[in-house]
Amino acid sequence: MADTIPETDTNALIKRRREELQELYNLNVQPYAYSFETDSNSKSIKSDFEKYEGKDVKIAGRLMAIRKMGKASFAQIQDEVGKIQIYLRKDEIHEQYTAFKLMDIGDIVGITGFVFKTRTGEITVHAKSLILLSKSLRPIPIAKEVVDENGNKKVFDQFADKELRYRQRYVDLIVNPEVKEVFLKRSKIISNMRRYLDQNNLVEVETPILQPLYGGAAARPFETYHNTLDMKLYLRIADELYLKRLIVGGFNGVYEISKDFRNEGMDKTHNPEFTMMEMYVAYKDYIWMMEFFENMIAFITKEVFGSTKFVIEENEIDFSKKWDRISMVDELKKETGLDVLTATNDELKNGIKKYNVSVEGLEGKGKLIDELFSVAVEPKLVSPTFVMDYPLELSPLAKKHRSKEGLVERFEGFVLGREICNAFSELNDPVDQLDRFTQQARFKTEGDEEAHAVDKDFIRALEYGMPPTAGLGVGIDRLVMLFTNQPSIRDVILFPQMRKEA
RNA sequence: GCACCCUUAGCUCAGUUGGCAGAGCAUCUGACUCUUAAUCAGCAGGUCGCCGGUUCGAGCCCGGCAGGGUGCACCA
Repeated sequence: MADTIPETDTNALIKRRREELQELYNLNVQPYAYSFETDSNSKSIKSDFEKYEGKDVKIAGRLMAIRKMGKASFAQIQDEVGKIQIYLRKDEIHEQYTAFKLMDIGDIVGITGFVFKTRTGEITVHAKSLILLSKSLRPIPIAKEVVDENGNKKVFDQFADKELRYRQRYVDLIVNPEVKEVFLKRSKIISNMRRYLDQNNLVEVETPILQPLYGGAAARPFETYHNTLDMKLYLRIADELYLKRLIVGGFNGVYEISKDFRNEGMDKTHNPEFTMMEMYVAYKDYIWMMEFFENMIAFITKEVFGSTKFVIEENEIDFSKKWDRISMVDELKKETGLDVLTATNDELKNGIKKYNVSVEGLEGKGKLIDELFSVAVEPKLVSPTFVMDYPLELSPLAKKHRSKEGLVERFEGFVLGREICNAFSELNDPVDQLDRFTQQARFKTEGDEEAHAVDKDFIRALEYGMPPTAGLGVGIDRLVMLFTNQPSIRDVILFPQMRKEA
């Protein structure tokens, strides 16, 4: 135990708390307890007050407000599920009251006491004992709130500095309860997705994050190095090529939920590491996958939110309905008058320019079509919509369309103009796949840094024979943003990437 | 990567034409045994992000740097 406490910080508030810590030691109070058994929490006491009234409870939490009135005090503690008021009297808890006077907002305490209602009607725990479980040496930002007669909460001086909130998420979580709500929702979305996939007999697997060759998407990778193997390794940009190897190996359905890494720009929809769900199912095609995805989203929304209906940015969205299905090429013709399959690159560029968007740096017909689509059509896809059948050169891992020349069997799901999934009938023809890789390799030598490399082992796997397969990828962070109505990916990632602190 | 905006007490924010650095909450001292943005009385709290320049004098004007935010570009 510390006899004297070394000073490490000059902040007056912290200095004061260190002095209090010393005073607590002097009073023989152990300021960092080993355990404390609770038997209830703030939420259940409030929701089942009739059951709890007059009964003893053991609760623990962080002191969030202290109102001292001489020889009696009210305080508020926050546990994992909410806040509750406690009432303390010096003539009942004696020397513990002396110790209490050395406690601060932010300290973690354990209380034993009985439940009652104050004169003004607030459910409160009348403490018979209050012990310190952890002394807080650093002051938390104090936000005060008042609830008006309509039950609306008004918060004063809310901890608002975005930088501090992201860097010190632990503080953000303590003082901004709605932040914790978002991450609880995120957790439920993922666990229910997993449950749905498991129920449909898909096997959860884990594939390498460290890869000698990256692939499965168009993106620039992070590079790292293995000392013993003396080789460069890449952090994966997608799970796709390994998961399809497992379909070759005889799994009928596999999925993986984990991080991918892309060494690219950051903004409100991009974090360098992000969570993907990818799944592959043998003997199915993209038509089957559309229905599977619809059902999965309906299941998740119902389980997590209790409803398939959402109001997001004033738009009503119902995930119980079948999604609209539109053809990319038909929709572009309807919207721009261009038949993109026969149009020249200049015609496509002119089409894009009509939307006041620069065509600088756009090379290749596929990228031009993609850009035209994203400016002309995507913003209009408010209600859930599958966009079907993409140009072949954009999709080197998707199977050629069974009837439409120049297209592949691929769909992307859009809600509120945002892409939330990407799927195709997987290319299982090794000869065609090698051709596509070879074409990508040519793009790469022509300067497209994001083009695929030739993955010879993947070709070898396909040569052994892969059944017809449907594949799907879902960006989990963006899905959570949509369902929780958060404007930035940083608000759905607990510890978003930041520059090093100054 | 480019453009614009922001950075003042632990937190939330004012700060006039360039002239002694301000408030509320939190902290501290005192009073108070049903308070709840507790109240009342008092005290204290600052490298104005950092470095340089202009000026008799800079939180304020100029330049650079750092961190953050927003938009664009790139992407999922």
